[in-house]
Order: sequence, then C-alpha cells, then structure tokens
Amino acid sequence: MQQRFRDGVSKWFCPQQSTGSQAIQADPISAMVPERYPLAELPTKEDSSLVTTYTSAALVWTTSALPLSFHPSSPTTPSSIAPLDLSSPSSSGEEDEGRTSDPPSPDPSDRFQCAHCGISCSSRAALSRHQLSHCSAGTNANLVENSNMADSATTRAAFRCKHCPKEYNSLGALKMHIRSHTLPCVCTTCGKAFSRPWLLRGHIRTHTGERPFSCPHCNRAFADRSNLRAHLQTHSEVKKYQCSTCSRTFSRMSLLHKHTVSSCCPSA
DNA sequence: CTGGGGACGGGGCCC
DNA sequence: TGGGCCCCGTCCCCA
Repeated sequence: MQQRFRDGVSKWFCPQQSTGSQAIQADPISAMVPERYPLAELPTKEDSSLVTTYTSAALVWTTSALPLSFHPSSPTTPSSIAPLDLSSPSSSGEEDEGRTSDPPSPDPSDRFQCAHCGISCSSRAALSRHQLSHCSAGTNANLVENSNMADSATTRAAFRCKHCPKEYNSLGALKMHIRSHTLPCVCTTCGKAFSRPWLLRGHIRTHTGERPFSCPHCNRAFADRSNLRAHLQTHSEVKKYQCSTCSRTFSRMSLLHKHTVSSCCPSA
C-alpha cells in the first residue's frame, strides 16, 4: 500500500488510496486507449549532434533559469529575482519541509557518484543505470563526436525526434518524448488525447469531479497534486518565491513574474 | 492588479 | 525496457 513518496511528500498526500486506484477503476480506466503508439516513429540513430544541455540549474531556483519564461519585451533583469532562502526554521514552512521542491540536500553520504564523470546519483540503481549510459554512450560515441567525456557526460545526445528538434541520449527518453507527439491516450468522454496514461487519469477527474488530494490545513480538495502543492503555499506565511528588490514573497513563480514585470521593478 | 485555482505538459526516478 | 508516479512548471481564467 505504501508507495514511493520521495522526500516526504506523503505528509500531505491524500488520505485515500494511491493515486492510481480511485475512481479510475471503473469506466474511466477504460477511457485509456493507448493502442496508438507508432513505434515506427522512432528515428534511426544516424543523426548526431550535440544539443543544449539540460542542467539541473532550474531545480535550484537560480536566477539564470528565470528569464526563460519572461516576456521578451520585459527589461527585467533576472537578478531582480532570487530564490527565497527558506532555511530558517520557520514554522510556516512546514509543508515545504523535506520536499524536493527544496533544493536537494547535499547529503553526500547517500549519494552514488559515478567514477567516470562524477555525477551523483540518488540511488544505486540510478548509478547503475547512469553507468550503463556510459556504455551505451560509448556505442553512441561515434554518433556524438565528443572527445571530452568528463565534460560532456550530460551533453551527448544520439536520438533525435523526427517531429521536432529535440534530441535525447537514450531511446527510452526519446520514446517518452514521442508520446507527446502521438498522444496515444484518448479520453472516451471528450476525445481529448494525452501523452501519458496518468495525464489522462488527471483529465478524467475533470469529468468525474474526483478530488483525491486534500489540504491538511483547510480540507480543500484538489484533483491535481501540483495544484495542492501550490495551494499549500497559500497557507505559508513565507512564500517560496521572493522578489529580491522588495523582498516580497509569492506562492508561485508566475506571480513573481507578474510582480516584477508590472509593478515592482519593471525597469530594473 | 493581484492572488489563487484548474488543467495540463514534460523530464526524471523507481520498480 | 516500459509503466507508473513525482515534481516542477506554465498558461488560462476568475474573484
């Protein structure tokens, strides 16, 4: 029954069963029609080029990650926004405690580091898989001309999507991405298609009205866990996102964006 | 204008 | 290798 709840998210997880079991067991589950999956869409490995590296920078709220979604015309400098340090033991930040929305704790003791490239993995399994990527990367090495292994461990890519410019360094990742083009999961109620079954399940809740995620503070229920997470921020006195100009905090990045662009420091 | 909810997309991780 | 799940994030809409 206990599922994998990384980083203590079970603290505010719904009291009901796991996400995959409620209300989906009846008709809605039959709404999933994942038979449309054209594997033939998978590309060959002939394509080879380096692509932009997706670093984990965005995960630690670095300001450099912010302008990606800023309005192009906005003169706001990224440096006007800074991640809020919630390290202070504020009781208001209780629901944020231990979640992965926080920067991952260094805790090197339980990290599994790759001897090849130094990348830290969260588990032995992850490390094993990562090391396999070195093996497969060796296979792909001629696809991705790269001589600096240590520096390029995160940059090599060999599998290119034929529908868009995206590239991936593993076939599995590419297959997953291609689903976003093929949308194999179709809602039988409204016909809307989704890339993954659980996306469809979430969508089906909009039809059924099911709200399995409830707030422990106000008992308000949500159909989407992410929305509950955002809601929990409203109960926190100190919000996660802070404007470095006026120190005002916001529950959402988007609100911070609006604030910096429109009212606080639009010309900064 | 601001804050918040609803709906959804996508990459990563674990089994 | 694939499915399921998690988290992060965005966009839109409304009060």
